[in-house]
Amino acid sequence: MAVRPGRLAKSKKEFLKYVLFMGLLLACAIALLKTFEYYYFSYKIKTDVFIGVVAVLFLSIGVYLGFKAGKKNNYTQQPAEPVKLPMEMELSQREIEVLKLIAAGFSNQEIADKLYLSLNTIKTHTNNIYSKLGVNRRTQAIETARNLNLVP
Amino acid sequence: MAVRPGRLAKSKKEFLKYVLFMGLLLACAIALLKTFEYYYFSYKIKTDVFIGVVAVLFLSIGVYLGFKAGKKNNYTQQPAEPVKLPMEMELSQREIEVLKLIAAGFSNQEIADKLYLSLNTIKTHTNNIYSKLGVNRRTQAIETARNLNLVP
DNA sequence: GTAATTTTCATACTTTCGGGTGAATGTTAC
DNA sequence: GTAACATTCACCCGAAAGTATGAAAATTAC
Repeated sequence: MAVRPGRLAKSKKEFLKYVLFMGLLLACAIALLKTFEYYYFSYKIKTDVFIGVVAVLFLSIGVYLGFKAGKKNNYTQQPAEPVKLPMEMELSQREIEVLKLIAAGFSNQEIADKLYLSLNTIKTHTNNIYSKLGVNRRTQAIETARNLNLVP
Repeated sequence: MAVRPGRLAKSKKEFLKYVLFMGLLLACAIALLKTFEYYYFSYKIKTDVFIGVVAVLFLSIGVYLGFKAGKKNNYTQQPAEPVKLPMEMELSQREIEVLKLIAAGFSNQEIADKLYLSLNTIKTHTNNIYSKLGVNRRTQAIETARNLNLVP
């Protein structure tokens, strides 16, 4: 039942479960309400009491829902897909070297200095890395490389 | 200055204030209720409508309170690990949220879209994160955050 | 030696980031 | 009420990163 803020649910199955649960809860609430309404008209319960019960009931529901929504964690980030080497594109020696330095947080210029190469060369390597990994940003490359165990 | 878990058990004085506030809120709600009740009897509003208004009103109050309460304890709930914190600079709720999205490989614009915020706001957050972590690039922030177990 | 690949470097251009400053609002602590 | 902080948003500017295309050495494989 871990509902995420980004989307409403992780999967269709979970979403269905969520909707079903909410529907059931609503149904219960309405049933309770109607029951009370019945007693209200049948036994002349005091209006104050009736309204109070309704108020408390919905206040409780609201607190419950709101609490859950607020607590709902900020684990919003990743698609969290169990990736498995989707491409046969293997990285070359140099590319792996550069990739590790990228993951270590170095800039292209720093990598160039470290490897005694031109900045343009590093840019070429990084772009080739991105192409092979199917990404277009270095942060994505880090994530993908981690999932593929290319970097620690 | 992360989330102060103490709202419910900080000090007696504060607790009293809290109770007082809640009492006042309840009083307001009841006053509103009574007003409605008056109109109810005076103008013969349909019972269903009346009950509906009451329900929605208290549901809203409940959701608001519950959401606030739920968000509060977000911080304390998970790790319970007294890991090293190298600097007293703690990241705020929002900053941690942004940091996780950064580590997941999203661009600032994508993060802004995801959180329904302005790009400028995200930039402010990211710069604050870098300052607090003592870095000056997002890739470095990812590395540092991972070492501090701020992100998986 | 030729072909394929890797590695290297270049230019040009666009987009994104990072850094600085300022500011309005809302919440919380005291 | 005041102080401190969190959150939001804006503008500017320069640096870094990303995109595209081309091409010259070096390496390896046949």
